[in-house]
Amino acid sequence: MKSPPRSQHEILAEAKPARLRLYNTLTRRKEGFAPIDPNAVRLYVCGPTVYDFAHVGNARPVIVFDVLFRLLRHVYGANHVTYVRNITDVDDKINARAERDYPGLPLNEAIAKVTEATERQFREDVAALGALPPTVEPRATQYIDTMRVMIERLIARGVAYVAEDHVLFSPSAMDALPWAPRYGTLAHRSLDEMLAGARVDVAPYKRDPMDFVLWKPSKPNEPSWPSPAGIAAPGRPGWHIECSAMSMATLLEPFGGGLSCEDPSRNTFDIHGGGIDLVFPHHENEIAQSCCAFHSSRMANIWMHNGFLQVEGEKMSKSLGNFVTIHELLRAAKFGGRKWSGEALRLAMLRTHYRQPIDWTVNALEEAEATLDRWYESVGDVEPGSEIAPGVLDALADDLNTSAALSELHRLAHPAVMGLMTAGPSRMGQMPAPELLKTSASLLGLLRQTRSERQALALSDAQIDPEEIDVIVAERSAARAARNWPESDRLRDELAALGIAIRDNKDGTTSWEPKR
RNA sequence: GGCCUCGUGGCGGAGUGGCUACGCAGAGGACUGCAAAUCCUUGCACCCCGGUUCGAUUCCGGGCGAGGCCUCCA
Repeated sequence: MKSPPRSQHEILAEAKPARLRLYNTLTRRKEGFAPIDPNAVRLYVCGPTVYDFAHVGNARPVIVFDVLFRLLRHVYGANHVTYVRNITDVDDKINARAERDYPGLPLNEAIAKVTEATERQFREDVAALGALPPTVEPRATQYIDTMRVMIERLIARGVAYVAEDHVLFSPSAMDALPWAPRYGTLAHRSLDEMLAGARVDVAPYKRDPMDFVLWKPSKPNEPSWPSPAGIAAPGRPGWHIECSAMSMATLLEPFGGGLSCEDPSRNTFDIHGGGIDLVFPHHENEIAQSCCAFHSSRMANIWMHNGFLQVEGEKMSKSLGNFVTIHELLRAAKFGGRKWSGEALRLAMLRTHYRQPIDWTVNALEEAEATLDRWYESVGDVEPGSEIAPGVLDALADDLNTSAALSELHRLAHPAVMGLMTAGPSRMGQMPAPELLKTSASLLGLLRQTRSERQALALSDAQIDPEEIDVIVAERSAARAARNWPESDRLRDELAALGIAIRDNKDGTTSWEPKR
């Protein structure tokens, strides 16, 4: 009955070679994606700074790049993709948080409490969103030595300097390094333009307003590490250097590049991602640091940025009181009077193309849960197979067009298609429709449970006792058999009040399930 | 002030130089004791003004409007 298993490469080749096209912020165009080494595709995404609960805005890159990770694994093989998402655990916001929450504790202990708790919560949240764990999750504090060596090299190369125990990177000095890209390449701005637009007070120790901090001194109680050569006082790294160091250590060194390698061709990885707000200055500065330190003209070939998120039409901020954390969404009935599944949040996010701005609304979650109900009903408890519907693959291969991919899933889930295809293979695919839907959806990280699991979860969330429901349903069936309509309707209302929807046909009640 | 993105039907949201997105909601029908669920059918669009074109929602220019970045931020 089942077609023999085929390799992902075979499937892809048959389904017209869906060459992966990705929008590159560097060139502002969609480009065909060609990995440097198809056996080692390398992706880096800026992860959280662990000082507070992750909010729905943080969920967007997690979900978007998880879909990319799944797609890359599908195309190049699960063992041929390295996805790095860092955890920034040294940052002034963390220090402030630690002082506020644990006033009695020594700062270092307080910081450890904050970062450990936040990181644990983050892992729980992203797991609930159905995100695969990244291949590597480096923590910044594990790479301080690397950062220091990098900084010393940047000083030696003349693009960084020491001033008042700080080390500053000097973008204008990059011109002296023939291989280095022009500063502003990613943001598409010239230094002059940036200067003209700058409206910040410039720290007195900066030679130039555009210079940014690589290293700064720590007060006695603040976290500190030995400083780069030339600075006696201990200090801590600036923000931008962390990602340069971690991406180098995880995506260049293990593949033959890195600090000790002067071969420029080995010091580029494939894709770097993050939120669009990171384009400048964070990613621009990463490029400057990495290219100058590792003798490369390109830190990453493709730069991908997800659009921003608003909440019910407004910018999310604590002052507006519309701050939505993933944690609350999944566990508290704070939004729309109920708990939501991480899967619904994922689906609601994927309705919109990742580069578009997105408006997060409760209504979108309601629609997403309803859609998931219908899809789960279609797939039942089937196991996923190996075949992805060509339309879904094509859509995702075109710069992660998740909207179009979801449209294909709707098509697959259509009863007519379901009916046709359960009879056997059809032109829409080799596998029966439920399996095809399930497997295709899994590329988007959707429909990972079985229908039974989803229902059991809904019952336990709503604290419903199935046996109690069965009794009422039986009573109602008896009333209907006796043509006692008032009693029958009363019992139906009673069930509705318990959060149960029933399904009838002319022969009686066929099923019941928790209302969503 | 500088840089950038966006403007599609009641709502959400893809896409395209000439033909259906898709989903939700709405309307009509089937089914039902009545409903719900489900199925069938169906109405509704491309911000404004110019230009290019046989033809533009799609390309170009201008306008208006919304949003983002330049400062911590996904």
